[in-house]
Amino acid sequence: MLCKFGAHLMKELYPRYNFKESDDKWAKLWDEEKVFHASSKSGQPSYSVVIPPPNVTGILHMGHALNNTLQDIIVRFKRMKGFNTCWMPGTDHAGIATQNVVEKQLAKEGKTRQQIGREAMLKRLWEWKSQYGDTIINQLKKLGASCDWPRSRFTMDEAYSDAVNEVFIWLYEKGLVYRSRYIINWCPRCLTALSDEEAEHKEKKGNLYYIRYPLKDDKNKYVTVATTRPETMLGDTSVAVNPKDPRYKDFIGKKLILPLMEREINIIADEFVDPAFGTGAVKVTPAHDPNDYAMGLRHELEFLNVMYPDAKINENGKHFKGLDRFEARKRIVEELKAKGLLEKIDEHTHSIGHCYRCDTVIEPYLSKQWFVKMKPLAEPALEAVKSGKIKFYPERWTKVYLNWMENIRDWCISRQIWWGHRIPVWYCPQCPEGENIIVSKDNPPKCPRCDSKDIKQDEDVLDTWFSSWLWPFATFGWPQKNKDLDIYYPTTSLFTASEIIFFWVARMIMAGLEFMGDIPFSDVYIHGTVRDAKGRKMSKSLGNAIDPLEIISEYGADSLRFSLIINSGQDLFISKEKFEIGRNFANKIWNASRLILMNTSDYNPGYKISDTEGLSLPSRWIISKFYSTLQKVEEAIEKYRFSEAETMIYDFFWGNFCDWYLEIIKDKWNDENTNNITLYVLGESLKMMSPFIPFVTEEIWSHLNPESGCLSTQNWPSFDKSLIDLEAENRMQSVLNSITNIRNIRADWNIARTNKIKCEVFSSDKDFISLINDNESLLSRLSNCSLELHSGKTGKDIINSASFIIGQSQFIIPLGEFIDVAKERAKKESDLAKLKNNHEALAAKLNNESFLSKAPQEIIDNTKEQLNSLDVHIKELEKLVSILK
RNA sequence: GGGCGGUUAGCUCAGUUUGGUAGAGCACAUGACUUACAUUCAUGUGGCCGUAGGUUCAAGUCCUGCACCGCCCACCA
Repeated sequence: MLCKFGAHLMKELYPRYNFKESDDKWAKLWDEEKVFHASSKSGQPSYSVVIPPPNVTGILHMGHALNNTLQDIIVRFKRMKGFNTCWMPGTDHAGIATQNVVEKQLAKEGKTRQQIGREAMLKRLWEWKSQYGDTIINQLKKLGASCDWPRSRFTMDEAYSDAVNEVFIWLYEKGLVYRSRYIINWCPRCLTALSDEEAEHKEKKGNLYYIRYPLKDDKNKYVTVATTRPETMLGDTSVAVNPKDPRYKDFIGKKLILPLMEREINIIADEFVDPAFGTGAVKVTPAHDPNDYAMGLRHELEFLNVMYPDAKINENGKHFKGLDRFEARKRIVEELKAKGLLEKIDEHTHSIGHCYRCDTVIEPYLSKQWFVKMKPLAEPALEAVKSGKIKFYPERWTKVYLNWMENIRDWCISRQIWWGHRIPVWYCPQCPEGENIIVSKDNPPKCPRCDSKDIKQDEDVLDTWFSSWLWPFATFGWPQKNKDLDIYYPTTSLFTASEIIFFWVARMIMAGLEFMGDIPFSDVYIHGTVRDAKGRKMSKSLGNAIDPLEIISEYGADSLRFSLIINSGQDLFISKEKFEIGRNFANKIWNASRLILMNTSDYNPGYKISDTEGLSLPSRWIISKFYSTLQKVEEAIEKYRFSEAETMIYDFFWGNFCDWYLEIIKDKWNDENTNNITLYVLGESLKMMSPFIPFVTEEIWSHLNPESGCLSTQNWPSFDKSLIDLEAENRMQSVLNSITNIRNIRADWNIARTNKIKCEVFSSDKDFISLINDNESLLSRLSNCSLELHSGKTGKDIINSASFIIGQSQFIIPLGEFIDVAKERAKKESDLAKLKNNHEALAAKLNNESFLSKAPQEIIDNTKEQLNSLDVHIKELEKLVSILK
C-alpha cells in the first residue's frame, strides 16, 4: 500500500516540506484502509473516547480543531501504546440549529415550514442531512482525527432513537418525567421552549420605567411600580410590596386600577420584594415572569397570558392586540405619558436572556411542557465526582460542577420543533385528563383503557441534549447488550470546553449512572476557549474568526495542530502568525530527515541499543536526551499537559537533535555506528512525535521504512531507563558550553567566519579536545569562525593578543585588527562595573551569618564558586581594559 | 450578589504542585546565503515577576489584604 521511495531519492525531494501533498495522501489512506478501526477483540486493555458530536450543520472552527486535536493526540498515543483503542465519532442532529438552516433554505423559496407541513419538512431535513451532514466529518479527517470512522453514529439513527425512547419511558415509569404548566424560556422566533442552559444572559442597557397605578378608592393617590418591560403590565394581576416596608403598610389589601386595561388588581405582601429596589412596589405578571409566577402560585393569582407564541399581544391586551412586544412597549409608554401616569424613565443595565441559536430576546412564557426531575439523578452523579471516581482536569472545574449539581433544577425537555426525537407519548381525547396519557415505544394502535383509536401523538420533540446525554453508551448499541459495550464502556477520557459542563458533561454522568449503572468516563479534560488576539471570542458576526481550513491549506494540518496545542495551556489568543511555529517545526523535521536519509544506508527497524559502552559521547548524549524526553512526554500526556509535552518534543528535536547532534555528526557519515544511532533516534523520534504531528512524520516514515506500514500503527518507543546516562549528559553539556563560549567571543569580537584568523584555543576538557581532534573542521563550523585548536601549547608567539579562560578553556584572541578600541573599552568598562556589583552582593551574602548557618551546603558552595568565578572574570576584564587603553 | 481564572521581557505565555542564581516563542539588534532547512544558523539587548504587608537564611513560588482585567453562575422587578 505504500510506495517505496529509496532513500537516495530524498535528494530529489523538495527542500521544503510539501504539506499539501502529504496531508491529502495520508488522510485518504488512513480513511480508505480503515487504519483506526478498533477490532472489538477483548482481552487487551481498552482505551476509549467518545467525540463530542459536532452538529450536523457544523463547519470546522478553531474550537473543534483544538478539541479534536487534543483527543487525537491521546488516542494516537494510547493506540501506539498497545491499547485496544476506540475513538467513537459521530454527529448530533442539533434540533433547532438544523431546522433553522433548512427553514432559511425554504424562505429563499418563499415558503415556511408551516406551509409545507410536518412530513414534507422532515423529508427536506433528511435530504439536507444526507447532502451536507458529512461536511464536518470530512473536515475532521483533514485535521488528521484518528476516529474509528466505520463506527460513526448519528443521534437520529434508528438504533439511537430507540435508546432515546427507551430512556424516556424508563424515566416516565420511575416518575422522573412529568408534564406540567410552567414558566419556561420561550424563543418567539424559533417558536419553541428552551432549557435554562439554552438561554444566554447578556448585560444590556435598557430603561426602568416608573408607572403610576391609581388606587381604586382615591384616584388621586397611586402606587408607583418600576419595570423594565412595560408591555407585561397588560397581564398584571397584582402589585406586591414587602410586608415590612413601612411606606406601603397601609396599602396592603387595597385595590388598584391597572392603567390602560382598567382592571382591578389587589396589593399583596410578599417577602420576595426588595424594598431597596425601584420603588419597593412590584407589578406582578404571573404569566410572563418566573418570579411573578412563583408569587402567583403563593397568592393564588390569575395567570393572564397576554401574548401569542410569536410575542405579539393577544386579545387580553385589548387594543394593543396584534402589536409586537417591542412596538407595544413604545405605544404603552406613549399612552401612559399622555395620561400622566409615567413618572420617569431611568437608564438601567440588566441581563436579558437570548436564544442561544438565533439570539432573539427570550420571553418567559407560560406553557405546558415535559420536564425531567433532576434531583434523584443528580445525587449519584454528585457522589461520583466527590468520591474521585470522576476527575476534572484542571481540578478547579470540579467545584463548578458540584455547585451546579447541588442547585440543579428540573430540565425542560420538550421542544416545539419538528427535527428531533418525537416524544413517545400519545393522548386519548376520550379518557379524562390525567389518565389520557399513553407512553409507548411503538405506535400504539388504540387507547389501552378505552380502546379508542382516535389517539394522537404529542406534537413536540425532545431537547437535543436529551439524546446527547446518552452518547457514551447509545453509540455502542445500548439498550442492546453487546460486546462493544462490555469492552469500551465506561470510556476513559472526555474532552470538552467549560461551557459544555452543564449542557452535556453533567447530564452524561447522570445518564451513565442511571441507565448503565456506571460512570461514563473517569477523566474530564476541560480545555480553554479559542479567542482572537484581542481576547474576544471568535465568531462569524464579529468577523474575527480564523478559519482552520484556511490554516490547513496555507500552513498544513500539522502546523494547525502543533501551533494550537503548544498554546493550549489556558485560553488561547490566536492570530495567524501563531501558526508559523508549527509550520517551521514540520519543515525542520522534514529537512533533518532529508539530511539523514540522503547520507545514510537503509534504516534497520530491528536495531536495538544494547550497550552504550563503546559509543561516542555525542551518541550516548543524544540517546539519553531522547529517553529523558520520552519519559517526560509520556508523563505529560497522562496528566493531560499537552502543551508541555509539545514544548519538550520541540526542544529535544530542534534544540538537541538538530542544533547539536546533527551538526556534530554531519560529516561522519562513513561511521556505521553513528549512522545506526542517528537513524535509530530519528525513527524513535518520529514515533514519539507522530501523535502530535501525524502527517509529516508519516510521510518521512514512508521513506525511512516503507515496508513496515503506517507509522500511526507502530508501537510506541519503549522507555528504557538504563539508557538515561546523566554522566554523558553532564559531560556533553560541558563540551557544548565550551563551544558556546567560543561563539560568544566570536560574536563579541565580531570575528567573521570568512576571516581566517589565527587564534588558538586551549582546553583542559578532554571530551572537548577529543571531539575536536576527531574532526578538524568541526570546531570552526560549530563556532562559526575559523579557529585552530592546540592542546598543550601556549600562545606566546601571538603578538598583541588577549587570552581568556572561560570554564575549562583558554582562548587567545588577536586584537586590534577587528575592533573599534574606544567602543570596546567603554563596553568592557560597563561590563566590569556590573560584575563588580554582583561581586559585592555575593560577598555580602557570604558574610551573612544566618545564611551560612541555615542555607544548605550546596547553595553556599554554589555561591562561593560564583564568587570565585567572578573574581577570575573581573581580573580578566581589568586586564583587557588596560590593554585597550 | 456568589464563584473562578489572570496580572512575569515590547507582545503571547511557561515557571507556582515540592521556596534555592528568572525561561521559551515572536519582535528587535548584530553577524552569516556554512552543500538539510533563510520557514535557517550564531550571538545579543530586554524583567524591582500587579500592589501593600507577613512567614523564611532565602519568596515569582507559601499566607493575608488591595487594585485592575476576563469568565461563569444567580429569580435585581
